[in-house]
Amino acid sequence: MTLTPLQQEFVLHFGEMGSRWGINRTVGQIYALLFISSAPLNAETITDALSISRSNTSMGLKELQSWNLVRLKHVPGDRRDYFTTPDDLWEIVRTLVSERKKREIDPTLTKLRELELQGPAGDDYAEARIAELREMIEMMTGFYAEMEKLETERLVKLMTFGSRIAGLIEKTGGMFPALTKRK
Amino acid sequence: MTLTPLQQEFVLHFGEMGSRWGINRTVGQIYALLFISSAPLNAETITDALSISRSNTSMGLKELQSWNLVRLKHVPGDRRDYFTTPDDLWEIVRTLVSERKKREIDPTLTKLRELELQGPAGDDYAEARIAELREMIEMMTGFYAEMEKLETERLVKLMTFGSRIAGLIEKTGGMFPALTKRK
DNA sequence: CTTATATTTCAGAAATTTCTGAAATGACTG
DNA sequence: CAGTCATTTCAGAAATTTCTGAAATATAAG
Repeated sequence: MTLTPLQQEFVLHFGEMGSRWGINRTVGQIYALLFISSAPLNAETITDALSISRSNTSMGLKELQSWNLVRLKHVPGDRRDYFTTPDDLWEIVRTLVSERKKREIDPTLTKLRELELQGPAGDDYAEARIAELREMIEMMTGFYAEMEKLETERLVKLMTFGSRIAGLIEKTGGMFPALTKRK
Repeated sequence: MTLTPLQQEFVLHFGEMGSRWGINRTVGQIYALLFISSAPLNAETITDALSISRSNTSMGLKELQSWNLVRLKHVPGDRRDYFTTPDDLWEIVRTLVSERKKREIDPTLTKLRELELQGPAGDDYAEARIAELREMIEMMTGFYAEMEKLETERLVKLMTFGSRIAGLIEKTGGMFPALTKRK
């Protein structure tokens, strides 16, 4: 398969961004290619579209699968695996956020709790900072858990009218008297 | 300087997480060390606390400065540079998010706009996907820009009572009839 | 201006990550 | 079950990133 110039440039960009996103160039390119392809692609096609080795494609796809970022399809009468990305961009974003949380946040939260369980270490400042950091992460992951429950339509509303958020919070004063009373 | 076991473990953890966060081990360790140290540290102290070379410390600190993650302090009568992290965790999180956005999102948004400006490329699917992706990123960065304006107190409220968000959105129906009418 | 101290730069060494080709494995087909 | 096709594994090669020591630069003090 030969890429159109548009596809080419898109794919190369995602390859370059890959390193900033904690994935390698090839994985970035494979994902980008699947993303802008209207039909599912098999490994062979990807291999020659990107001029990489077949084994590299295999590893890249495995990596993407471990991120839950690609879907496996099958074409009747063809026993090769075909890959796509979900049509719904929101689904992609959700997956991305959730996987990054799993890899980047959760292990640290676990470690912080572990450190706290080890009990007083006679290092008050460090202990306080660790507790504070753990609390912050817990608050943020708690918030994330709530957001995760919202269906797409509501999320879009929230994002689109984000400018009203400050006002909305103000309005909640009546709902949470305990909070707004102090200050 | 010798690290307490608690500091040691904390620092090593952040070193290991470094690679997942797009920074290297040393940079992660330096940051962690500054974070759990009650007083600012100079390069020499960091160097021997972490058993790394002086030049590596220098490069790590430069990297952290480019991320705006450390503050430079000076001790009267001592011309060495001393480094700390902000006391306010929220400030740290804001910086982190803002810098990651700058490095991971903004370049892609620019590239997508560029691709669209190049005009119709006779590849409808790719063009549609690119437009859709650009719109999604614009919506999210727009929302982020709003959040960024909120002062910490309101953000904490928002996060703490995140569970009410769904309800709040529902309540905004009256405010945005155009949106809630269709459905 | 000279010396002492602090920091940065940078070329190459060391470590790590990525990629390839070849071989192994799996799985369907006739 | 022998043959074919698809995919994975993996050891080593290639590329990239990280780290170091030495030299260069910067800055304050005497």
